[in-house]
Amino acid sequence: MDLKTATEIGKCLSNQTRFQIMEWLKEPEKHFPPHETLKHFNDGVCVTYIQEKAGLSQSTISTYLTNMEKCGLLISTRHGKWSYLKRNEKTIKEFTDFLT
Amino acid sequence: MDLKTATEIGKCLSNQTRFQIMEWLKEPEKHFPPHETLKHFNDGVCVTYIQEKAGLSQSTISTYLTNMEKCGLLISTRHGKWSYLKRNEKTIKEFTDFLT
DNA sequence: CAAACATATTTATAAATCTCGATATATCAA
DNA sequence: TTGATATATCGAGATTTATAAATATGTTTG
Repeated sequence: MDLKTATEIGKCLSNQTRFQIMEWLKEPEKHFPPHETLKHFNDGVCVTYIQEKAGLSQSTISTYLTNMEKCGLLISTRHGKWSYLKRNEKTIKEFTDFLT
Repeated sequence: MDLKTATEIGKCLSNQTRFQIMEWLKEPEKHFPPHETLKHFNDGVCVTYIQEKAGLSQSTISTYLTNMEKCGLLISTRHGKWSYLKRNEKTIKEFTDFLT
């Protein structure tokens, strides 16, 4: 992990809503309803569910999630019209290793 | 570790200079000269040395370090007119545990 | 194809942060 | 006590971020 990536991750973690999303996604089944089409959480949770739980606008959450993916905190997978987000444990570990 | 503290730490880690300071303080003897009075690094490094290495103004670095101490990333110890800063490994671990 | 739905991007304004110089405070040394 | 040194705090202008409404893009379904 290089310094620039690490600080980009720091930016994502500098806001309670974004940090909370990282926490929610540790246990998606505990914090989100099952999706209408995909009956599992293998690829995480769709944008709308995260947006509703966070209580911020669609555009704000979309921007958050895009940035969180760009710096490697999240992995995004498309299934039809839905984007699913899950934690990227590999990058998270690289980040904590770098800090430690 | 609560969410608020975690995001305060995130803010400190959202800037390359501040993150770099955390890295430098992993191995003070490798990145800083020995101090004129204290011949060891048990309490870390004085503000001036950090400021000179970072290349930002004294007031900026002082503010950085104060905030980094407030959120628990650093421990500050006074010896006479000098303040020494070192990493607070306990809080760092609580933070990485919280994220993981 | 057209309508409906999910997500992404653009644009704009308010709020927060960055960074510094100036100044204040604290401590040591003569 | 005075002057020098180290650090902290204040005030301000420049830059960045937060957040949303509007709009665009992509996908499914009738």
